[in-house]
Amino acid sequence: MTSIRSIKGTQDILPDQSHRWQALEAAIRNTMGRYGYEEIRTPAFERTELFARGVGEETDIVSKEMYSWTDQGGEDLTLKPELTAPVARAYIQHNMGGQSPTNKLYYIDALFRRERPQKGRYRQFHQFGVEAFGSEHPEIDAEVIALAMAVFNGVGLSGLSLKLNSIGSPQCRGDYRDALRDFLTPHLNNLSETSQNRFEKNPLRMLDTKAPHEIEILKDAPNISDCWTQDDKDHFDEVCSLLDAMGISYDLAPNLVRGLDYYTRTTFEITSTALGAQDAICGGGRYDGLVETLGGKSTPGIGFAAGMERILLAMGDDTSTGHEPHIYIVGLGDTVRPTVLQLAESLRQNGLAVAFDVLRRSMKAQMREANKAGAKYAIIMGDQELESGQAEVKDLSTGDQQKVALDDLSSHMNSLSF
RNA sequence: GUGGGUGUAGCUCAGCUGGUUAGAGCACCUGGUUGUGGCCCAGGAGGCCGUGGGUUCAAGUCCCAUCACUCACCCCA
Repeated sequence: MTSIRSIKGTQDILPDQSHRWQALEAAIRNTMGRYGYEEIRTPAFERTELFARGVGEETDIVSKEMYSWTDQGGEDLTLKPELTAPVARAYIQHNMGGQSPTNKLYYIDALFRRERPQKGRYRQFHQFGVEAFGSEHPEIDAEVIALAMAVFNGVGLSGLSLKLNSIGSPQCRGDYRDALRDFLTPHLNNLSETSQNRFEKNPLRMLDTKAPHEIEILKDAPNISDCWTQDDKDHFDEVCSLLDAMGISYDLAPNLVRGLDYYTRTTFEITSTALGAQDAICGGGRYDGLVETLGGKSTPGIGFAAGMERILLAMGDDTSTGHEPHIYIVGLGDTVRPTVLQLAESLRQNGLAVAFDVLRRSMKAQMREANKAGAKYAIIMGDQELESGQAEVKDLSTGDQQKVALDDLSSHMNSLSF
């Protein structure tokens, strides 16, 4: 009988790692609270159509990476591969815009994409992110970017770089698409098959190419900023100056076009030098057309998503072991067992972390365990202690040991410092 | 979907040009202390050498296939 393994690209988060996740999640929630963002949770799966419409049929996500199936009732469903579309769907469905002119939402969630796994890329992975609806003004762009940086700085990430661009309004994108096509038409025969494909369907994404000879060709390509409307330019300039005012440094990245269809104007990406080929820990931008595309009232919005696995990778290993018991109760013999349990329970109810042996092992083994677990104190309970009414309390860091009356034990332990 | 790398103990890895009982360190367990941890010492447990086939007197070692893991491409968090 062969044992069953986890699915490729998924991973178990064992206790030696889960405390790191908890710390990251706590830092995220803390920062979100200070910036005034509230959590939203959406279902693990949605109608496939939501992503087809919201993300775009021609995107890699929709065209080849979704886990989709038809359920027993004949509905086409998909495990969510990204969260902006589901959050926008919930925003529309619950008329959140009607109850408040702006909504600042965040999430921490698991996503699913069927790609070949590699360092920093998994088939089930986790993102935190925000979606801010209702304002088209640059100050929300700047706040969202500042928020992302605040989380990363808060968990001690360094070696980050923020890349910033604007892909303009839809009108600008149309103009630029034409300009880019005109420029590239003479070079068409020198382009790769995928680039030729994109030439037809989504010319902006050709800027993403990593093929050296294509990068060479694109060096002289028109810049999207050439097609900005005056409003686009004003908007982008103000985002930049607000970031300047907050002391957040960034690099202009004229070729940064996000892959998903819904983006407009501001786009940004944060990369870390601590990662491998998949070095983006955060990507986001403005999506002023998305809500309307999904059937809601025209509503501006901006958000980002950040990869938690990548953040944890970039943070590197820390050596803290998580939760260590304050006290380890060493029980000797059968008769003290009720006393050990009763004592542990009462100390725990007083807020202390208490552990005891459940394998009926020798005293030596129990002491070793107390040490290994990182307990600050050991309480030794045997027949002698039961009879005399005094337990031995040992400070495991100094080795000092003293007798404490059982009646006073609880208050005594509470008075110690941990 | 495509390419590279790697599969030997729970973990990190040795195992030379095929040669007889497959090793180390760490971790784990027991003892050295009739009821006292860390350090030290002694001992122990733990391997169909990823799987299947082939070559050979002989395969962890060579060949083929297959699977898994991993890194990278495409693309993204």
